[in-house]
Amino acid sequence: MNEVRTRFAPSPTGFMHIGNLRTALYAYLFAKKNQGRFILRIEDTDQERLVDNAVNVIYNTLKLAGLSHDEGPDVGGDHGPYIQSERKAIYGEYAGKLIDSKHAYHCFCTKERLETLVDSSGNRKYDKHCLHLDRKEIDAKIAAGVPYVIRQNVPEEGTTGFSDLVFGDITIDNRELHDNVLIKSDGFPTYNFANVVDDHLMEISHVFRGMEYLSSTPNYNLLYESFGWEIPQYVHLPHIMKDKQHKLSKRHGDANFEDFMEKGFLPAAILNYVALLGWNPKNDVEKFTLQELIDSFEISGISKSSAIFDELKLRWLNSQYVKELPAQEFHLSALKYYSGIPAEIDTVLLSRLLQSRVSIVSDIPDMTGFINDFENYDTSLFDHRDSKSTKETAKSILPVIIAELEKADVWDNDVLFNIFIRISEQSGVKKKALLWIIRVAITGHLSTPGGASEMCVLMGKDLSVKRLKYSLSRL
RNA sequence: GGCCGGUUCGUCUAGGGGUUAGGACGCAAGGUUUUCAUCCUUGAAACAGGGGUUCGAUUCCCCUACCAGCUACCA
Repeated sequence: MNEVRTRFAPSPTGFMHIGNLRTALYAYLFAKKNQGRFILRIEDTDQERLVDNAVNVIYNTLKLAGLSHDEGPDVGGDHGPYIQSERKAIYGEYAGKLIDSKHAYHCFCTKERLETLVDSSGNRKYDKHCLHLDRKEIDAKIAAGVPYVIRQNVPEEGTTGFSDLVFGDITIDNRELHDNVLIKSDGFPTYNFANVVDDHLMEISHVFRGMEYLSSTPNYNLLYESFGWEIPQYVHLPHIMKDKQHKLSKRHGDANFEDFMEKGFLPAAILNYVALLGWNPKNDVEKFTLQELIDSFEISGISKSSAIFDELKLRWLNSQYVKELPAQEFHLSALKYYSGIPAEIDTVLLSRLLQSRVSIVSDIPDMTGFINDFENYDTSLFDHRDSKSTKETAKSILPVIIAELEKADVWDNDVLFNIFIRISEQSGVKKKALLWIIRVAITGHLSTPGGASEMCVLMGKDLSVKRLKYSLSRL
């Protein structure tokens, strides 16, 4: 069996779409699983859609995701160049071969003529009008500078079948096939041509791509046959959807990798989640490192139906990764959300409290709001049924708490907690109610990244006492 | 419109001629916990519809519906 070679072939048209990332991931996993090579090829044949810097976005994303390619424009390889715009002459040469063997032909039809070919239902199929031009006419038109394209000459009868590793065998009537443009009038190849030539020349064994190419695959097979080339294995992938009707689209700004990174999701979590959209490992495991994904990846686990992207589940998965982060690493990534926090707050302690409580780091501002936003809280927070706390209890017990805390000379969690327990026992105020009151009186928030004593330690003695007094004054 | 593909809890999915149709997220309830979160337990929640084939169909076949894709000098 030949070496497994897969490729990721994005167009540099902007950000890295999540669907594209998954395609890259599957191609990478399959290559690595089979000791093969993963190749990056840039498909920039549409000169009108090029976006500055988009190639760098692709490099960066692959790097962040940990999908390192063995060959590509930046790392080289034996099958270059890996940027299609640098391969223009190659496509011209191969198109020439197809013309010689009558599998392709020059077409000089104008846009206006093409318009006349539209049928009643709005479809247009080229009528092979230029197929029968003779050599002299063609040469004359070319010499005269008449713009032309090169079209594939598909058979008018029979059927063309292909086999897909996900979707199985599919056969299409050749009458459904169009004489696709292979070389555009600007001399650049279309995707339809370039992908066939490049996949062959780069010795790609397995072609991973979105299922939108399913319908044009017969055309590609015909091309391979015209050249006498071996046809690669196809692995068409179902789409990732935003909802039942809509594919994940770049327009919403929430569908690309960079945005998720920006929101604070971990690349490993994004990759892990995306791997599970449309593929399953045939067991109940949901958390995978990249290496574990490589080890368990099987094409037979890829599903045929599209999947809706669920950010909530991604959040859950991300929280699993956050919990496992080394404390320093979490602290480092949390740091950028601490800008408004006063210097006297121990942010290392804060990070420790937050780590087990956030799903993504960008949750931090919400969870630390109590640090700067305290005074205007609603005092009805003291009324809490589950902990049996009431405003009245708060009013009567707060002075005791304040007095005890002012006396405290050691300010750590255990000491404070024991003081609270003692107050509870002596006053008859239930532990749960007491702790609720203290926590609310110090933070003014319903939800905080820790319990009463932890919040006291975090805020420090002076601030804690000051806040308790302030809270008492409002009751 | 034509062609191609798809359809299991709200979502991601397992399964497959006879199952209490399994798991995960989310949701609900209870428990542990120093609030919240974590963690644990429990619960509600699905085979698109109709015809066949069969002793038996969610599973196989056909039709319909619905969804998506293609039908470009975009990829």
